[in-house]
Amino acid sequence: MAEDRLPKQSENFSEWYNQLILKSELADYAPVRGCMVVRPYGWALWENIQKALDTRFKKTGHVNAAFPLLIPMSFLEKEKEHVEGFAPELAIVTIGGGEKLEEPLVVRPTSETIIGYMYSKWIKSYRDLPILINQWANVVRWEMRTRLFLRTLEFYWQEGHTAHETAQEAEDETLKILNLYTDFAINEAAVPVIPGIKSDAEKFAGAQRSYTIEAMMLDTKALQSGTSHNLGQNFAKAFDIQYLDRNNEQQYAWTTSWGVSTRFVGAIIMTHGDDQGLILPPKLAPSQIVIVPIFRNDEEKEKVMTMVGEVENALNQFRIKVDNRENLTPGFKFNDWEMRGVPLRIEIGPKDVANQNVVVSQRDIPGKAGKLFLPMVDLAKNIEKLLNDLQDRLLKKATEFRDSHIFEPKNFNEFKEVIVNGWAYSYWCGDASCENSIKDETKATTRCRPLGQEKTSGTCIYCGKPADYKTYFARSY
RNA sequence: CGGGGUGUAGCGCAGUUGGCCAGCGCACCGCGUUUGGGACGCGGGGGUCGGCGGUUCAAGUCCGCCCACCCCGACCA
Repeated sequence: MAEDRLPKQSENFSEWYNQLILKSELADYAPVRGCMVVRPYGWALWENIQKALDTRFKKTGHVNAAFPLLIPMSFLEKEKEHVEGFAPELAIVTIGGGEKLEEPLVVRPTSETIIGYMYSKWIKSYRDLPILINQWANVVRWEMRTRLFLRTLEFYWQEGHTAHETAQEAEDETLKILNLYTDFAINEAAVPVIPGIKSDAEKFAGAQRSYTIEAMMLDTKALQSGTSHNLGQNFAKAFDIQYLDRNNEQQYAWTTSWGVSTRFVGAIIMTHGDDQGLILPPKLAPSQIVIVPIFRNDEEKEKVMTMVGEVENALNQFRIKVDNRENLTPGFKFNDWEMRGVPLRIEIGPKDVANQNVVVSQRDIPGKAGKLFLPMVDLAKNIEKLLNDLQDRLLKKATEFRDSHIFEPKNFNEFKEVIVNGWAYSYWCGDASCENSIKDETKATTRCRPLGQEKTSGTCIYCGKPADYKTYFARSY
C-alpha cells in the first residue's frame, strides 16, 4: 500500500481542496462539464446539514413542499432585475417529446417566479398570510467556471419562500432566517460566520435587500454561505400576489426568499481541514467515531472483536463505524479515517483487551498528543464530552483564525497589502463606483456590512468622502 | 468567450530519429506471510493509445480538423 499524500494547504490550497474531495469520496466529476456526483459520504454529510436546518425551519413554523423543475420562460421575464441577473446562466429546454416547444422552458435557477405564480393563486385574503414554504431541490445555473461544491452547474439546496401582510413582517422573517442560518453555521458546523447586509451590487437579482452569512476560508478568501432576501413587493407586483387586507382593500403581499446550498459542504472543508485531510464537526460528521480493531492472529482477533462489539454497543447513541476491512493494516486505516475527517478514532488491540481500556485519538490534535486511554467504565459519558470538546475547539480555532486575519487598514495602500492575506474592515461611502474601483484594483469585493453595527463617522477607504459604516472587503469564492 | 495546458488500463505516468505481441508504478483479483501510524512476496486480469481523416511498406509517435477536460481571466450560491 503506497502513500498517496495530499498536496499541502500552504503549497497549493485549491489542489488540496480538489484532491481531498475526490480521495475522501465526498464527490466526483460527472461526465458533463461542471456537474458533480455527490457520493454517499458527501451526501451523508449533506443529509446531516439538511436535518439540522430542516429541524430549525419546522420549529419556526415553515413547511416543506415541492415545485416543478421546469419554468415557463415568460415567468422569468416578469421581473426585470431578476431576468437580467439570471439570463446569462439559464439552461433552456426548447424541444419536448420530439417537438419544438411553443414557449421555451427554463430549468429553474431558483424558484421565485413559479412560486410567485402559485402564491398569486393561493393567496386571497390576509387570512391566508403568512405563507411559509420551503423546498429542498436541485437548481441549474450555467456557470462558466466551476468548482466541486462551491460552484457547479447543478447544485442542491433549500429555498424558502414566504409571503406576508406587511413590509415589517417580511423584514422580520428575512432577519429571523438570517439568525437561524447563523445559529446553524456556528453551533452545528462550527463555522464562524458574520451576518450582514449585501451592497446593491452584490444583492440578489430582484431583491430589495439581501442579507448574507460570510465565512472565512483557511486561504482567507470569503465564502458566502447562506443568503436571505427581502423581496419587498417586487415579485408580488410581477406575479400579482394580492390579498384583501383587514380594511377590505386589495394589497400586494411582501415576500422573502432564502437559501443554503451544497456549497456549505465546501465551507466545512475549507474552514476545518488540514494537511492530513478533512476535519468534520462532530455534530455533522457522517461517522462521529470509527473503531479500528488490531490483532495478529485468530485468537487475538476473537478477543478483540468481542470487545469491539461491547464498545460499539456501549456507544450506540453515537454515529459509529467499525472498520473491519481485513486486507489493510491499522496504520493505513488511521491515515484513511483521518483523511476522511472522522472526529474520534477508537483503537482496540490485545493490550486494550487486557487492560480493559481503549485508545481514543482526536482528529484535531495530530499524533500521540491527541491520543488518550479511556476505561470501559463511563465510556459513553467520556466520549460525549470528547466530541463536545472537539466541536468547541473547532469553532474556537476557526474564530481565532478569522479574527487574526481581519484588518482595519488606515489607507488604501494598506488596504491593498492586507487584502492579499485577509479581509479588510473599512469605511465605505456606499458608492458603486468606489466598490468597482476597489474590485478592479484588488480583486476584493464588498462582502457585507455587519448587522448591529453602530453608525460612526469616518472616511471612505477609497475616495475619502464621509462614510457612516464599515464594510467587510475580501477576495471571495 | 479570450490566454495556457493535457488527452496512452480505474488513477498517475513513460513510450527515443515512425519499426516486432504497447510498457511502468499504484489500485484491482488469487494464494501465502503480515497487522499498535500509510506491509511484503509470488501469480493474475484489465487498452477502440480522445475522435475522424491524411502521409507511409509501417502511426501513441508525423500532418490537418474536431471533441473533451483541467488551470488562469470576465459572470456567479
